[in-house]
Amino acid sequence: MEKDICLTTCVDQQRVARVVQGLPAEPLLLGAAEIFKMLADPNRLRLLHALAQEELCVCDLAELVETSASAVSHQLRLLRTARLVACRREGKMVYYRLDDDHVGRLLREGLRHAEEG
Amino acid sequence: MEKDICLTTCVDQQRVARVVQGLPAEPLLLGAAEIFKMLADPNRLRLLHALAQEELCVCDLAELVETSASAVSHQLRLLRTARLVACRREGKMVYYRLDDDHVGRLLREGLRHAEEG
DNA sequence: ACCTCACCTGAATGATTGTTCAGATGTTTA
DNA sequence: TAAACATCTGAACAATCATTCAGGTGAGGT
Repeated sequence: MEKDICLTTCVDQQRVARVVQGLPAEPLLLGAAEIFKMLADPNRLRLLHALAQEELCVCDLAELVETSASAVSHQLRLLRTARLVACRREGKMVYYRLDDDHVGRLLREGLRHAEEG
Repeated sequence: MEKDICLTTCVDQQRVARVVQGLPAEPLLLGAAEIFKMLADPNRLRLLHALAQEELCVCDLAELVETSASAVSHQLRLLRTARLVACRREGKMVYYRLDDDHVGRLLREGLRHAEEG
């Protein structure tokens, strides 16, 4: 790595140190990246946006994004383990909903930014 | 696809139709997914968080995330084409900053959600 | 003009990710 | 209990992404 060259010339150590101090803790960064990763797919955004409006079952969601129930199930598992959605079984069917409305807020914020860009 | 089976049994067409209506337009969804994709990497989060505090050059940023200037340059290009950061040349060096503070807001919102989850 | 340095780019490799398919689980109804 | 159905899971394949390396650009100093 050419770090040695760079270190002595253009890197402003003070500036870097200052900024490093301000960085969020490692687990926080990883957690946030994980959440954003879940939001980084149009189909998952559709699912989440739909669930922000009302509770839906896997079958409805599959219809919504025009794919197989299996594929949706995989996506939902990801969203579930990331704590973005929660589910509730009613007979044969499983109904999903947003876990809380932080998610909805993030979603809206992202869409708003997309509108303006 | 087993849509035909499913359609006649468990899919609530009305519910799906209602939710489909509420979905954001296609380009908006794609745009938002694109933005979230940029935020879905710990190193890029570090870069953005740092740039939210102050303007930094490529070399500083490489030092910050402990990687090569080339790798950072690639990342910065992604962030630049996604309009999340902007840059300014001063002599040999190029200084980067956040393009606007929507980005900062998204970042904070994501981190806050990570804290609570 | 030349050399050095900060930064950028394109192509290739290696790692992650998404989807599909086949089969498993658990629930209802007959 | 057996059959039908909604959903879940694991493994394999395809696509997508990040990093590296080698070379290229443009600014400054000598």
